[in-house]
Amino acid sequence: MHPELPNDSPGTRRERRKESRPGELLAAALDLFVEKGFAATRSEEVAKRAGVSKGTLFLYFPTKEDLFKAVVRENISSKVNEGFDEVEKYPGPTAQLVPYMMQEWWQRFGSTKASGLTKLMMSEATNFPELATFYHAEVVEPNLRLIRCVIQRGIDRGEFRKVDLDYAVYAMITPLIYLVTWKHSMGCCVGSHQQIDPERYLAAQADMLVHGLLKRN
Amino acid sequence: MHPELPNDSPGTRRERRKESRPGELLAAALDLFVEKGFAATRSEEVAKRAGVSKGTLFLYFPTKEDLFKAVVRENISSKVNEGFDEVEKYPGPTAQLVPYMMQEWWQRFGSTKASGLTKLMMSEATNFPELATFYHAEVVEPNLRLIRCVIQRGIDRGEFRKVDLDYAVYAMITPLIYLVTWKHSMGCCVGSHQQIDPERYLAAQADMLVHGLLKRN
DNA sequence: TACATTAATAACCAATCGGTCATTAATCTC
DNA sequence: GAGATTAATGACCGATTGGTTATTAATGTA
Repeated sequence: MHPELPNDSPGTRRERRKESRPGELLAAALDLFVEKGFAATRSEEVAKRAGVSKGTLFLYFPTKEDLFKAVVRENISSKVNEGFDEVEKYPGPTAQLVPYMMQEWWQRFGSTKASGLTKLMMSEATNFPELATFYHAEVVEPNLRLIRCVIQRGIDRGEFRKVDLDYAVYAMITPLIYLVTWKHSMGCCVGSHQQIDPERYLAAQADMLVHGLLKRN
Repeated sequence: MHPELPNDSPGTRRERRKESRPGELLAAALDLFVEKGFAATRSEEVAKRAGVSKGTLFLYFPTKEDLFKAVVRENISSKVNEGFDEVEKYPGPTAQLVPYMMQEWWQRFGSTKASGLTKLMMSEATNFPELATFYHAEVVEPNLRLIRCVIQRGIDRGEFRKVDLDYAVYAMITPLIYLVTWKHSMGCCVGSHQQIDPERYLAAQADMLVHGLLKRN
């Protein structure tokens, strides 16, 4: 592949690229974590996919758990703030904001590789409680606050009934979680005729949800 | 190290109980699979919990996958038929049958240990495609048929609108799956103030669902 | 060119785990 | 009670894996 080898077997060449390594390792780790889960991902394979040796991986991330946390920060933590901005500047009625956010969430997160991390965390939380705690603080909690904001907005503006906030939040989150969970588990191994169309599914769920929230006219 | 000491420490006694072993092993396996998942459960620990040696476990179940399949058959497969019977003999309106079935499902399955198998399968389907295929045929598919029956009943009796059957089925299943998934993952590691009350949650979801299905009057 | 610095490597370690098999002992038959 | 049958055992095997470290080589400096 790369030059310089006058004759030699595969790449005896050593590259020193301190700055780009972390990014490449994180990308490789995201791929494999999403594909196989946390426990089943072998650190050596992460290294290989990033084009380095296992030793190099542990040079940049002291443990596998640290690597995972970095992957989550890189791919999820950043995105929550986008959501808050969006809500703040949205002009229309909350009955439209709700489906809008659900669709937007799908396009920006649910449909991407990164959503595999959500399913991963649901899967392995009990076996890695330290990771679960981290993920809850870093991801779950902020997102719950965001959704709560949206519902609260509807109530404050007199559009929604004074429903139980907690259950409204769960009602909005449920189809989102279901979608990524299914997509990254059984969804992989069923025929195309059983596939869910995410946009249609979310539209239907959002519609039902809003109906349940709006004041009866 | 051992033998021969007539006075010996705990039970050097060997019990020969061919008939009761399988049941005890299945019970131990259910516990551990639910607690740790499929890959993370060590067969030796299953054996120990059942009070036998690892060798004995493999005497009754040739592989770990066979053990898992047996656990699923024992704890889930049987229950689907109950559902069909129930639907068949239910006299009332489908708008009541839907919430009834969801609550009933929770009490008979969701709230029991066995529901951990559902979450396990969502978690490990991609790493054990053979198990996923088995589970889909043995559990998912029959249950989808059951739900479909219920919705169809509502339509046939003129209570429900002629909605898209597939999406109605998903709408009914979504909160059930969400509940067990949450219960066996992040739900384990959050404070009691963040806990969901399953019955209330399901009642709210069922109410919303039925509203979406009923003919507008 | 000589030397220091440090990024990168690969051999290595200790622990784990699914599954096997020769051995042992409980029970049955005669 | 002797021998046959077979349930049960636990030492063992081979493969795997997270993490370590002594060694190597790329680069900067003078």
